[in-house]
Amino acid sequence: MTNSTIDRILDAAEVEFAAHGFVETSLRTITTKAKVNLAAVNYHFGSKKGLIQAVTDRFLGPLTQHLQNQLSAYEKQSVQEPSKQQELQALFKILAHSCQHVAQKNHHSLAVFARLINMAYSQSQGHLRKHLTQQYGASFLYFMKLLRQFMPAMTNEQFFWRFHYLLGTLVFALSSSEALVAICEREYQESRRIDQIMSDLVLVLASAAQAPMTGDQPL
Amino acid sequence: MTNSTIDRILDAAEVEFAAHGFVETSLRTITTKAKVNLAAVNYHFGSKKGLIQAVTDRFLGPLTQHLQNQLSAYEKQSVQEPSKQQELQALFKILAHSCQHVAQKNHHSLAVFARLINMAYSQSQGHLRKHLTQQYGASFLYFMKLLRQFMPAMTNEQFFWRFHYLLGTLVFALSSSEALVAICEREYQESRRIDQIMSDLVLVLASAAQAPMTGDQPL
DNA sequence: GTTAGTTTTAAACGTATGTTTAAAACAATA
DNA sequence: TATTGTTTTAAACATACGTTTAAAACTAAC
Repeated sequence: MTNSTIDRILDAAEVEFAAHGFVETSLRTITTKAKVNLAAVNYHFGSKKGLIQAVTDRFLGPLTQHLQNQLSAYEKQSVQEPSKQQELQALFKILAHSCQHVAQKNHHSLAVFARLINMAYSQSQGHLRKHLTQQYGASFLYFMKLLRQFMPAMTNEQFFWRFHYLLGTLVFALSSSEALVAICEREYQESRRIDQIMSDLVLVLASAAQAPMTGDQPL
Repeated sequence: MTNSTIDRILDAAEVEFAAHGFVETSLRTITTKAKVNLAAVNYHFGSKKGLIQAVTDRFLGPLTQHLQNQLSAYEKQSVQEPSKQQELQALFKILAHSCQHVAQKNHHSLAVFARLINMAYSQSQGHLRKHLTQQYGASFLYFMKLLRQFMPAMTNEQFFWRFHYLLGTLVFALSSSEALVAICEREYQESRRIDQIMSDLVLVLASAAQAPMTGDQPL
């Protein structure tokens, strides 16, 4: 049966979570928009936490799988002397592609995903981050490993920080993309599509990754 | 009288907001940690929203003032043919310095500030963003104006997006700095101070700002 | 010392939330 | 059709929250 109770809940939750965040969204608004009884969430997902997890799993599962496939295909392919800039761009392009590919059917899921990562990190005592790294850490470690190759001059610690700066750029851009698109349209009477944002981001990330290193001396 | 009720509330709120976010932090935990009666928040700040605003104003006021001073001093100083990289680094260094200067006495306020910006943007229906831009927008527009000079090849729209990518890098790094520092210490047995993070960020931002532009063709 | 204004306190209020319950409706099977 | 298991429903539950209230404690001026 298409559009079952479970799917309707997931769809509605995705939209509301993306628009108002997890804590600010009540189960009652979700179940109302999904035209489903309030108790359905607890019946099918156990709890609100379970629903949040289900929403993100529905997105992260396919994403990591697609990412892993693309990365291994990239690794297998033979390239003759490409520039570091090209390599980095290719890697980030794969990441962006994977995000877009999975978000194709449901546009909100990308924002939800980004918001989740955002929350997982900016909340210092987050079990969320643990769950994410436990469940999907392998794919991102794979990505980090490939990325690491093109940033060999750094120590592990330096790379760790640099990587998270890049992650932050991506996450913030995606999780606030809705707001930014709205502002931009109002300000410049020009709309920008998500794939334009993505292709722009790829260049920014590649350049940021190649930024010089400080001698770690204080400012 | 030092450490008055108001100050104790602000201090406690700052710590709790930084650690657990605004919605997740209750007035009861704040007033308990501040060793103050529950009703004190509503008496002195009117409401929880008023408290949040007070916490951020205490930080943003001095920050924007310091930023504005430094920027106008920078603008007045004569420089002979500096590189674009140097100019950009100088600008971002001023921004980082201003943040640090204000956060010197209270280390949590920087995280609170970053988290606030983060929330203001990633929450698409945020009155928060409106309040921030109304109150402190001038200083940041000043910063944007100076930054714009060194990114002349872009259209206004392109600059808008590029600017917000950079903002995202900074905001994410700061708002998740506590979590990242903790992870890094556990992982690499090496601690990193906030000024190291800042000086590293300056280089990343300067490089990201100079990233090439796409022809706006889709991915 | 009395008074007027301010601050603090303990208690209660109203509301919104996530969750549970138990009966009802439904679906599938024999 | 009778029976079993699953899903849906309406109602209630328990709790946590921001806020309000009214009395008490405190402070300062006269």
